[in-house]
Amino acid sequence: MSTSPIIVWHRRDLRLSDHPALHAACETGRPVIPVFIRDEAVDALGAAPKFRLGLGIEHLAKTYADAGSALICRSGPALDVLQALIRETGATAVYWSRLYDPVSVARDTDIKADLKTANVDARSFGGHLLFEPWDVANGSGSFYRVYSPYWKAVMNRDVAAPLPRPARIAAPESWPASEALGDWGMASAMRRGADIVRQHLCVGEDAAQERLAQFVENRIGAYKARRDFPAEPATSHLSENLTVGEITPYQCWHAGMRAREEGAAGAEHFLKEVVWREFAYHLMHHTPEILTENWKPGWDAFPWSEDEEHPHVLAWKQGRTGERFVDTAMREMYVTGHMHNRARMIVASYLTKHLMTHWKIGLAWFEDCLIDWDPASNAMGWQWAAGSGPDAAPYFRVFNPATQLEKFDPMGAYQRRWIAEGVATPHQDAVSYFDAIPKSWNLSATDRYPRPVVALDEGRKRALAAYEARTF
DNA sequence: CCTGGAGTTGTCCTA
DNA sequence: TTAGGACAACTCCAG
Repeated sequence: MSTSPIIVWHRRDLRLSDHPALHAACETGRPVIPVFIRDEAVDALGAAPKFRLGLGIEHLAKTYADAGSALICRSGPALDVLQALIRETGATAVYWSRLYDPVSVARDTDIKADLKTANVDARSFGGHLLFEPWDVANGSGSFYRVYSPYWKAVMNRDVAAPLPRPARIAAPESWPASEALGDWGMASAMRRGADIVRQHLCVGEDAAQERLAQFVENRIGAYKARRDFPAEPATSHLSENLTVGEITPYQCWHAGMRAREEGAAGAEHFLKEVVWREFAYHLMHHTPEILTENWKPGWDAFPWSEDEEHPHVLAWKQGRTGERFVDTAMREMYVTGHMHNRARMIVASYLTKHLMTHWKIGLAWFEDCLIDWDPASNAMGWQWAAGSGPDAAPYFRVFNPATQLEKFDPMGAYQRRWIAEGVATPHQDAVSYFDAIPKSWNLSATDRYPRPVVALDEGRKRALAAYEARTF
């Protein structure tokens, strides 16, 4: 019986509880060597996601230390690092949690093959998703392209109960060397904004569990009714933790199910949102081109602007379009790394329709700014808003940001929190925006609030006319 | 193979 | 002031 160490390779699973790979490793009783590898994929992350990942790794390292273990941090191509660790420690197994984006899949497939060739027991486990993307199929044996039937297909499935945190994580006789996480510069691309964004974050699995508990205790009942009002603390904000795996969809699912059984009115909607994330992964697995190409190829002919330097694009990024809902939301994202779901739809509709700008430009900016960035959800959301995606909004559904503001921010609380210009005593968060943005933007809270860069009716008409004139 | 209902999130105009 | 219908046509999906 082997007593050699098992390497547990962490990626976007920064937790000890409900972790099938770690659980399986600990069950063997063999020494466990947890490792995080800063490889090309990590270096390629956007500024905010990379910053957030760094905070999560730091926290995970503390959690392991508290448990009498240690997280080993190394840089380099993942296979090289794993092979080096195997040589140094005598490990004969590497366990990890599966990822589903095409870059990770290609890397992990190669690594698994190479390790197996070297007689290393390389195993991937679930944990990131409730339903493996290939385990959900419609009556024709194909993947789902529409959400509602997908939901119907999975809503009554048994979902495994979350696994406990391992009672004991056996340490190796000696620990391999670890790099200092502080040397990795995970926050460097954030420049001025890091300290400000940090104040709005909720890092680590214990904090995530507490967040879920609070949501179920206080908010889930009113979730359906209140979730569309961005000024209200109605949503769970768990996307931040889900994307780095500080909490699992299993834990969310079972908490939501318990609330539903206890009669919480909004619980089913919460469960549906958890499953939207699953659906995004389902789509990304079956059609990975959703990340980079129009999912409906006919949209290739649509006359979107791809000029990233256009003044309208800059105004959109800066929250200076003159449309208060759009500007409010863009600033919320810059300062907190988060944007309310309804606001995401509105800023995306505005960019792709009123400003006739390609969704790829918006997708890339979100990828740089969102603390809860997720490859599958981001791509699905942008293509949905643009009209080019699966299950997309009908072309005539063009959000009017002014109407939306009246409907969903009737008291003006959302915009007051984020817009300082023209306000005698602006909200602290509205002022902090100007401390977070690059100085090169040359913006000040005492500037005049801008006029709309496009008239809403003209922008709408132009987008609809472009669609009418389509050749696809 | 055919049939028919349905499709996350809206807006605008008219009566 | 407000409620209802138009706004396209198509694909998806289950039966």
